Amino acid sequence: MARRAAAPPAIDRPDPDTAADLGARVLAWYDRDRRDLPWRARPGERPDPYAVWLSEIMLQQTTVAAVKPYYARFLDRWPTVEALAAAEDDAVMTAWAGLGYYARARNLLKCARAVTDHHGGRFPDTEEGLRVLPGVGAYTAAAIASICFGRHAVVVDGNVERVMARLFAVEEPLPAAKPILRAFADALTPIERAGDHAQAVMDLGATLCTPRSPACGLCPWRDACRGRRAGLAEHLPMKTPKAERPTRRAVMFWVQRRDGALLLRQRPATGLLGGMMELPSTPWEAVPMPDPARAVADAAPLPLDDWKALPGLVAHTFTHFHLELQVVMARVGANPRVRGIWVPLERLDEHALPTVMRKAIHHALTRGF
DNA sequence: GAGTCGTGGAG
DNA sequence: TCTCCAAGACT
Repeated sequence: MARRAAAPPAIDRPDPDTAADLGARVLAWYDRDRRDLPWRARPGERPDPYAVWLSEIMLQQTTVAAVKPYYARFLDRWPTVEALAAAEDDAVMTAWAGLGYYARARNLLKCARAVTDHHGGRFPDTEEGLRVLPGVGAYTAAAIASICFGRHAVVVDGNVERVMARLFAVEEPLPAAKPILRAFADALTPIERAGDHAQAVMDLGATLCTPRSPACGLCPWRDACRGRRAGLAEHLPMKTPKAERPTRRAVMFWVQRRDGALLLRQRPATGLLGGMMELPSTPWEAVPMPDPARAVADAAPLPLDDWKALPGLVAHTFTHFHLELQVVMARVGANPRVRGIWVPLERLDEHALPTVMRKAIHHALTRGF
């Protein structure tokens, strides 16, 4: 059975001359104003696929400013994909701690090992070959293929979607507008220098065509921009409203051994904060606990009845819910039998503690003594 | 298609 | 304080 590409959406496609002119203008702007980023090769130099891949994974839904220090530490510690493939899981999770979206770190290791074990340590040089690697989706595959290997690939990220929505005044809200925005991006992508073109449009979105208060006066596309002409630019792209975030609550257990060590556990490998370390807690529930004392007794790592509640709560917001934690503490004997690991307070940095756990620890250290 | 999955900064 | 959002992937 012949496989057919999905029919391109009916759009008011720019004619070839217009598309070529727009492409030339944004490339000229990029050649003049390109940002100097650690993972970006200098003009004329071949980018290192490992460095570009690492940066692209870190940059998923994450700001450049947040990525920079992590990127530098990773590249310094694991300079090649083979070095990363040989790393311990815990070492990578610890190094990633604080950056968020921890499935990326798990997939990062899987991908490094796949490239090392099955591709001789070289990244595939096609979009299709890259696409099947763990953690590499449509955007990342297109970005690496075009930037590192000069392939003609259509790179669509949030910046590109915003810029296309404005340039062509697409009023259809996201995510329904995605096929239309992709079609416009496709129409503008040149055969040559597709990677530079993609980085140019993304830079444009990151520096001028920003979500709020776009700097239209400085934009190389200001004259052609239909959204600007219609006075709509700042309001595009439209988005379908998202559900509001519920608040989940839990009681978290600070258990300190006689020698001062703190009880930590590793979370399940998948799901929220998968594979990261945590303080034990009751389940995080959005509905009030019907019987708090019972819930605490059921979830407590040790059968104690003299938990001391700390004043105040720890608040943290995840992508789709708020979390409020009541911390209770207890001191136990020299060698209690408990599932988990005992970590001296001065060695907490050696463990993969996500930010919410660091907040809870900080709360206990400042309010608990 | 719609949920899940973190965090910190900006306004 | 609160909402939005950032070079998305996966189920």
